Amino acid sequence: MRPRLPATRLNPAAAPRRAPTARLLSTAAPPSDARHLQPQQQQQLEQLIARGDLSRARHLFDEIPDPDARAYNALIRAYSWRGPAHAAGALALYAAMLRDGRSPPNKYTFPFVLKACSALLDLRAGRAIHRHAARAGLHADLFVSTALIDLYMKCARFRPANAVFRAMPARDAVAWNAMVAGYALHGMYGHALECLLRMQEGRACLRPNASTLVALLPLLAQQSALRQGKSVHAYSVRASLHDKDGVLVGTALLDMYAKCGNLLYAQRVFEAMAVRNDVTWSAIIGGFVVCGRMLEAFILFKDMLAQGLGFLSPTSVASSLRACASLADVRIGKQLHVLLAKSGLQSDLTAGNSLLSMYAKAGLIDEATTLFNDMAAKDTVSYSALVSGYVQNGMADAAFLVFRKMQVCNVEPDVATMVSLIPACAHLAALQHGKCSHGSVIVRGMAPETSICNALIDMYAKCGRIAFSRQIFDAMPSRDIVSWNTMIAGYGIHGLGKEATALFLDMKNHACEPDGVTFICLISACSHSGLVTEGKHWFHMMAQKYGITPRMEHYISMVDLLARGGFLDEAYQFIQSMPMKADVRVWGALLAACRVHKNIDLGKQVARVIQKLGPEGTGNFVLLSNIFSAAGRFDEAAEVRIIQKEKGFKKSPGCSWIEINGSLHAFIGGDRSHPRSPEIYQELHNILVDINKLGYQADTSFVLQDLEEEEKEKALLYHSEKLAIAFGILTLSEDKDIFVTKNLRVCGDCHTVIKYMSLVRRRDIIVRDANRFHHFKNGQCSCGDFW
DNA sequence: TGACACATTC
Repeated sequence: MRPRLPATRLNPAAAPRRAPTARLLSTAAPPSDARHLQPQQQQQLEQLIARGDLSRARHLFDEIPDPDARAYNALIRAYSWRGPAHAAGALALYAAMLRDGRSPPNKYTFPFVLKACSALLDLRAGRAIHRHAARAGLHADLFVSTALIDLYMKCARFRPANAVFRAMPARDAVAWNAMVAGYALHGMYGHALECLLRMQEGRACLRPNASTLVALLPLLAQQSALRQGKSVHAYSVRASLHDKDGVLVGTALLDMYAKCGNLLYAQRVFEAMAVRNDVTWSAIIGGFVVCGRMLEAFILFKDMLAQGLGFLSPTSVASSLRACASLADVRIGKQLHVLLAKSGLQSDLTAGNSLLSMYAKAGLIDEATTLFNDMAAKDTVSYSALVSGYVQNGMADAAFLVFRKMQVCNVEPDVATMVSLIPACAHLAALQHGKCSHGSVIVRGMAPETSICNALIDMYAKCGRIAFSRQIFDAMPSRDIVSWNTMIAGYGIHGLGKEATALFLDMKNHACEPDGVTFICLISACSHSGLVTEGKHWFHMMAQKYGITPRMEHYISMVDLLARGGFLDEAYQFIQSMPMKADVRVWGALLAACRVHKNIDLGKQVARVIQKLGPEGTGNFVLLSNIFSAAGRFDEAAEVRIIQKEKGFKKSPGCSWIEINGSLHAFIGGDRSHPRSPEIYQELHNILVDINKLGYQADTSFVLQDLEEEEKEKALLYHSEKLAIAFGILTLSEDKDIFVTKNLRVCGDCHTVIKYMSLVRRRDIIVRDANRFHHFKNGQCSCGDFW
């Protein structure tokens, strides 16, 4: 019950001189049907709303003992204009209005509550309100119908939207615009254009106005339809169409130009605008970021700040943070963090997410985690940013934990989440996790998405199921260049060079032009299959026939191809003939081959070059030290390891893992932490006895340290891949393949022993090392001993 | 009474 009515309303005679107007009105109308507020209360309410002081307006409203429809409408309207954050308030007020029952919603109520439903994408509430409006006989009202169309279109319910549109007795430009904008929102180019033409024809005969263009331009931007965009621009000039001060049309135009890659025009429109607001600034800064011109984006951002903080918005900061992430400039990123904190924008979800993503991409994963934990509200983007951060920083298991947490917290993953998560399965070669992710992708209807399929192709290839990869590739509704490249690379790591080549040749049947990456994948596929002649052929064709200038990555692949194939001198010559200075990675490829082919002399020579260049990363230090060890020069090997330590490069310890019934078991060399270690070591010992009988001898040149021969043999025997395989032999039934993943390249002695293991234990053993797959069967390996 | 431009995760 509401508080008692003031005495003046019920008893006019009691206070005749104090509020004559109010008394007159309240006595003139019976309180049950046509009730009115005291005019000053209504006026005060509207003033507070106009000032944007919603909380005081609400307070005042709650004080009103007997609010009428006008008061309800004013507040509902104010809430519905404040976006999703306040839309729920509008719906709650509408519900109160219905409960109250004394002032039923009228034709001024419905458009605003429907707008609130649109903001929340609340289709259920929207349908209910549609029924209420129909009961009140107002569903064909111009404003109500337009709001209904807007709601149904935003929720992608095209049929009901069309039904409402057709049932309208008369339509104005706003109604037509709702249709155009709805189709534009969902990227339905054809439908939007058809609507646009129909509104100008025949009986309707309405000219597009500024709002039509503002709805249409983002669609053209999304389609990169520069030509149509230009003609819209021309039309707006010819028809001198612009909104009040030209901000909306101007902003939409410059955004369209930027997204179509025409920054010059975007800048011209920006310069010519008489009035700019925060959205305008965001659009121009974002435009430079989208076109990859990060430094200029920063300059614009500074220009904006130079005019005060008035234009600063979460959106412009978000774009700038993306620029920081892409330039890997944490210093500026941290400055932006401070700016956000100072200006009170840090609580904004978009800004917070950008900040989180910037830290994650920069590898500052602890900062990202802290920020994530401190965020008051988290959405799908927040979780996805963290998942992707963990995966990019090699913390695949942590990424799965975040994904689990996401599900516990009822946050729905989207395409971006899954595209980040699936590579984590690939990284761990966790087939069960991968299949699970594949399942959830199907359930959520994301399976036809190109980016999802690309991730799945890569995942199945890296988990050893190249046939699954191909199935997904063949079933894709549409493929992009990444799909082709991923599939070719998948064949490559499986040593299926012929299949890779066949797929490459098939590209032109599907009107798909190879790019630089295609050739990297193709040449390295040839390299893994020992197809040296073919690889050389494609390298030459790349420049001659396809006009692609080789990059450093192509030279790396070529050196790898030649050297791995045993043509070490030719590889050396090839490096000498390069038009650019070979970097460490090129020499590293040659060094790795020197080790495989045991060419100590050339190895030493290459090692000197690498030392001069400064061996970046861990790989070359390890190789260098291995070369010296293999030559018996342990002092020098030790020296390299000391330098490596001094420079702060940690050699990641060799680690192998195997997935049994969906759980991962990881081993490092000499590891005894596994609960079944005694059995594992016993099994390894038994295997050693068996294979010694077949003539196996440990190749101790693969041991790094200067140990006694017998010690070396032990060090070799307990390499992580051998432990993982022995565990697999013990736990998996005989019909199952043993699938082991190693973070580094498999060592030569292990390679020999695993061949023997496949023979004496009659098991198919698949090892995925850092470079490729090895399928061991009947004492043979699919890599043909070149890896 | 009504529409409408910018942005974060891949």
